[in-house]
Amino acid sequence: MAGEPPDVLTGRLGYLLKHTQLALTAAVARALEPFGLDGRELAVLAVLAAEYPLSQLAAAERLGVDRTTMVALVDVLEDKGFVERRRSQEDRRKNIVELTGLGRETLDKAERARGDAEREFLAPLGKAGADRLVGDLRALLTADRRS
Amino acid sequence: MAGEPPDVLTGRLGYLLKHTQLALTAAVARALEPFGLDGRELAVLAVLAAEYPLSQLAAAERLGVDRTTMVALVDVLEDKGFVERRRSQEDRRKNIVELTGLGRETLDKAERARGDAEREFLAPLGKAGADRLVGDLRALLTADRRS
DNA sequence: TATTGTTATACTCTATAACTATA
DNA sequence: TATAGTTATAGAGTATAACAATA
Repeated sequence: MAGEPPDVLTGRLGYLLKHTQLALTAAVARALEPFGLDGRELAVLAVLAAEYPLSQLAAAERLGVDRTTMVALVDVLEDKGFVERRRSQEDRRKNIVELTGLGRETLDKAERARGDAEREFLAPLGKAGADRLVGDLRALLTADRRS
Repeated sequence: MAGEPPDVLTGRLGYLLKHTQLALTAAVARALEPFGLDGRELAVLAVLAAEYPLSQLAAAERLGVDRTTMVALVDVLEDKGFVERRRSQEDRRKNIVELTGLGRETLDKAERARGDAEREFLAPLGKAGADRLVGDLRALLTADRRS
């Protein structure tokens, strides 16, 4: 950003959300750089670790991305050695995507780094303010899904 | 989104910010549809109206976008009849971008519609909660710019 | 030489359509 | 016929490099 944004922009919720997200994405990317992945890829690993076994399509649904997007995402994570595809025995159309040992280790370390980065990002609000913000955002998303 | 996102995602600040922003962008786009522009284009009109005269480059700096991005943005707004380019007399390298009568009218009406849409989006938090969220986001952006 | 606007180009993220293999 | 994965392709949105006009 070149200089301070004018009030006519910082009074817009859309502007605030967009630029807050951009700033956080950059901060998290910096924190995750040593682990060789970004926040989006880490979220994929977290989803795969939380529920097992997941097919590519099931993982894509959890993440809210298209299955064609998931192909590229798994390609990258497989190239990096964090996951492996294997054909499901029960239904040979499905790829089960599972974490490798490296994937599991990286997930643990990177999740700690992400948590630290998020806490630092939210530090200006204080601990209570940070929890409040997260709660508010959750409430908005939940409300939106019902509408 | 296909179904509820799992807790492993809704506990991530990045996920919350991204999807809150997506939901708001969609809500604002719906509200602005009758006026023939989207939230980003409306923000350009608002910046141009707030400070006069602005060259393309100056407007781009206020908005935090590249000058090449600004070219396309002004092209679209000019095609829609909301703004006009004219050469600056003082410095003939510069395009002064000014609102047309239609641009000014549309800005007023669309800004009211945007405000209504944002208030409705934030309604689950109550008036006090909504103000608090906006204040928190402003605080985060200000803090981030200083780091 | 530097700045402003422009064009050409490319890169990221995402989705749609069509293909393959399996069911 | 329908589903899972894949590929090709295209559309936003954005940025970098190079050029013309002007300073």
